[in-house]
Amino acid sequence: MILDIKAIKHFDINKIADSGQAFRFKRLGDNYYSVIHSYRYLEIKQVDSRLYLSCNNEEYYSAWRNYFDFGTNYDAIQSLGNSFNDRFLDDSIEYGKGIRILRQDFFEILISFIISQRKSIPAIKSSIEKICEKYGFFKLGKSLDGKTVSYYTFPTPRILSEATVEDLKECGVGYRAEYIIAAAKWWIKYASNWDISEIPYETICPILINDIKGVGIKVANCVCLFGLHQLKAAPVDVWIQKIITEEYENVIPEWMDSPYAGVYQQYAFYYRRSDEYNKIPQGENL
DNA sequence: GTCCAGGAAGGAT
DNA sequence: ATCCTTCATGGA
Repeated sequence: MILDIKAIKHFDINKIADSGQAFRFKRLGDNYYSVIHSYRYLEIKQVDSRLYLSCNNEEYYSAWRNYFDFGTNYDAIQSLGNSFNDRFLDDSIEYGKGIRILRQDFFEILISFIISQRKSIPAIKSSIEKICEKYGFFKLGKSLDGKTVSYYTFPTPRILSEATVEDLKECGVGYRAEYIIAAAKWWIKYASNWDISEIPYETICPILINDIKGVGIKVANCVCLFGLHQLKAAPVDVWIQKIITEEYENVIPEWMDSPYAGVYQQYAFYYRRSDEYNKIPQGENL
């Protein structure tokens, strides 16, 4: 199907795929990606304000519309951000415009960010892909031009909970293997009985940190932001820490403790890592 | 080869 | 409570 998102404005598939919040986007061409969410496969190509999607209408309205968070008004979130009169935040918002906080699967995010510690984004993607190939379900989907493509779903908690440390280590997760298995068991024992999306941030964040080995304050906030869409959750990683020290003289800025702190952090994270921010002075790098 | 990555655990102070 | 060391692996 073809979707006109002129009214939404805030959507840039390149920025979303490169924003470090989702690890199963695969670049297929210019403004053209595939992504796997739950048991579904989607190809998406953006040409200005038009989206070419490999799914049909029914699948869009039942799954992908929610996944891309099209129900949230990012105009309002950005305007509120601009009201802080903060130069760095304003620059981040402008540069990161088009990023959205995807509504991803809680369990997949939990495991993905347990893997993420002390790993580069390409290495995280590679480990997750190996886990999906080893433990996920093999499925067939459709490409944009109607061809059949194969993919693997992210494994269920049950299957991961029954994996062995030895087998899991073949996916390049190292010492995190036992964390992953324990987290899967935790999910089955506790989280599957809760309506986890109804639990407030202040309650769920400490539970994640205290109950799951391998989850500290940063990963817990990533899980809240990306896995539960708690937009106030503010993950402080090495890049955000650099921003705090370099831009704010080690004083936490006001916007990092606001209802949409997670969205602003995502803009700031994307901006701080960008070539635009890390400009190499012309003529001095030869 | 060598450096470091969207950190956290475990122990010492 | 706050510091210090160690952790397994791959991508650049």
